[in-house]
Amino acid sequence: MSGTVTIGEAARRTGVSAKMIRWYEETGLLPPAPRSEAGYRHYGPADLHALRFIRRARDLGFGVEAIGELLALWHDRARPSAAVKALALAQVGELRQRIAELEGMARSLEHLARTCCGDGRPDCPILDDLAAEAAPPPARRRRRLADETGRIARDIARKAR
Amino acid sequence: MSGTVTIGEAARRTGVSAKMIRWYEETGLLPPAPRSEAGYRHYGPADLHALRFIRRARDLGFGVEAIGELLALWHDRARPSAAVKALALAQVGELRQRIAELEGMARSLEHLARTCCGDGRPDCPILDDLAAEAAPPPARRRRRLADETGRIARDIARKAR
DNA sequence: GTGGACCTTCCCATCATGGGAAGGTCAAGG
DNA sequence: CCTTGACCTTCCCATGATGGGAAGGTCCAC
Repeated sequence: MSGTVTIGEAARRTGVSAKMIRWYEETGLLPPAPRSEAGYRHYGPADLHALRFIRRARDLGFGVEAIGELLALWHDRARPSAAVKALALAQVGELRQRIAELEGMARSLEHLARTCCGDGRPDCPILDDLAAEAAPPPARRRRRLADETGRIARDIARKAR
Repeated sequence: MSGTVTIGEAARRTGVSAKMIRWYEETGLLPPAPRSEAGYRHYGPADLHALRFIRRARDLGFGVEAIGELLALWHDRARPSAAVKALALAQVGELRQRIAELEGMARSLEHLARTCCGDGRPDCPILDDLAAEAAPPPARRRRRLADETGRIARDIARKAR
């Protein structure tokens, strides 16, 4: 087992917690690690490399599903870069959408806060706004832009073969 | 029971789903609704008003805890508007922080995508970046800016009494 | 009196992450 | 050899806000 490390050491060296490493294995993002006789997982240099890859992707906001696709493309030496680019741009789109939502909230709140004098008196335009009778709203809808784009990325990879 | 509506009607009129109304009651954000003999919850105009208040706050990105504080301030006719403003500004701060995080991710990804030609060839700067050996990173830390600011808002409310 | 729309509670899933318990393993030092 | 402490294992539970669905009771209009 020379050249391999335990899960704790792998966590320290990659910035992915031991809990998450086990979880990635459990959910199939990573293949099961080889075990010592006592049942301890052991990780070699290639495994550490994959863990750092995952961590970097995670820091860029990719979800596990997308990370799985990225890993597959990484291991596929014949992948078309267009497939990777499609995933990246889909992720950018999702990020931009979430940013736009948050930006809208922040702007509304900033506007409200600007109109509130913020002293000891009870009059408060912020609460007045929250309590305003609004038109019966059509509820909110969301999600799953990524599913579609993941399919597109897979199509690109398939067509290129 | 005239003037009161069932949970489904309340959901329709306020844009808060029946599931969430029950959940708000269960977690103490709302007081238990009065029941009919058969156990059906019934909601009057004031309840609908509160539900719309919650929905509006939710749409501005407030968490349940903050919404609870806002509701308390709403019902406290002697509240200082400064307390409300503090909560609103804390929420703006949280939103701005999350926006900054997402913005950083989006910018990095956009840069990577720009350097990737995105054709049928396998060379891909995006994957190269993800796979790059990075300095052993100090892991991520987050959260709890709101706890602190919630305390500040409560301090303001207390001092004003 | 029946059908269908509605209500109730209870359980489960999400997504990525952490906390903690109970128990086994390993290495170093006495 | 034995203890100690650091480490590993699995298993369960929690998060926040939301939805899905099952099993069963209720209401109302026809």
